[in-house]
Amino acid sequence: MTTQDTTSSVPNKRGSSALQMGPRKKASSSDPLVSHGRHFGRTVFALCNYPSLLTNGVLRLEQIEDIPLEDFPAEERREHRVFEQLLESYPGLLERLKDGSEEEILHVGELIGKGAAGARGDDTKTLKSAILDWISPKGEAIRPPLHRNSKIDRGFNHDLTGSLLCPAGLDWNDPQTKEKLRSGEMLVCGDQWPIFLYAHHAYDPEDPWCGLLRSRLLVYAYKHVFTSPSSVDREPKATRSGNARLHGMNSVTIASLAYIATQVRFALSSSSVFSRTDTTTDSETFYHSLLDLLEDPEEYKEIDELLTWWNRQVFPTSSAAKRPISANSALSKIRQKRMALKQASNPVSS
DNA sequence: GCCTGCGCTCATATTTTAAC
DNA sequence: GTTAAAATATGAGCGCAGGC
Repeated sequence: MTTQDTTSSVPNKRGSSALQMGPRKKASSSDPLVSHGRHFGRTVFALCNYPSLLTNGVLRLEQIEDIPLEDFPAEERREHRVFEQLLESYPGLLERLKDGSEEEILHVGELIGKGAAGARGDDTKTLKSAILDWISPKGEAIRPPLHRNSKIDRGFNHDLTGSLLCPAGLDWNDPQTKEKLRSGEMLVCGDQWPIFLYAHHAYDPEDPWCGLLRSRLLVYAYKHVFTSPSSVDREPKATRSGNARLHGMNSVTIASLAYIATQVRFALSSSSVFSRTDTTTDSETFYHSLLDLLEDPEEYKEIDELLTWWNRQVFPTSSAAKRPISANSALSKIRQKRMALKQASNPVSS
């Protein structure tokens, strides 16, 4: 059996995975794994094929008894880190996967994937409308108006959304640049970060970290999804727990920042359908490019500062807002967990 | 204490879109 | 044309606040 590409949507389509055999259990929405999948997708890893992630993860647990994880390709190392975080976040899952059949592993993956996709769909839907309130000039209407239910006028088709999506380093006010972006002559890839990621929408080529991921728009979107829609720009009115409280979340995660940035980028775009593999929106490349930076150990100082800043914005009363979280200590925690998992998967050899 | 309204999450059914 | 994924519409139900 070979590992599957968890980033590809192909194995999931039409149930054509080679591993898919016989009658399958129906994914029940009331299963706790679905609820867990909702939060896991938002905060740990959003864009992947979960059945393949689990299948590959279980296989790799056996392989890393002989081959150190460091010898695997970068993509597989990241995938395995996600797999380990999933095991850590859901007690009893490792045993369930180890003892379960291939069908059971796929079923668990489908439940988690169903939750992650459901949450993503909910967030896409609500942000589509809410984002117009946040980008409107204070006290004024957007001119020409943008529709709440249709995105056809957004993206580079509109001055406001175009100026926010314009890649940092390019000048939206330059008529030639604007025209090239509008006509599609200049294609924007996922790793060309838009200016809305930066505080006050200002990019400093001499200091690329300056203001990165600290824009008001991102904070609004983050609060909308994680604390509550009413907590965005006024005193919270919520009488029901928001997503963060529901899932015991009291600090910002790296992946949740990348997730929100991806959602905002999609909400500003003219694309009507969120698709990981869509080459026009290129959401998957964008999401991964942010994760690449935020998981880079060499950038831990800036990342520490960024996470502390975010915790103050979103969870001002939590201890995480007062005490910086060390990215390095997070990495060492992952390594410690990996050792523990290795021992658990092979108790005889330990 | 009970009732009601509100803001919210989540589930389900249906429709739309896109890949094959 | 078939199928799966995503978007959308709708409603159930939770939990808190405020009025009685």
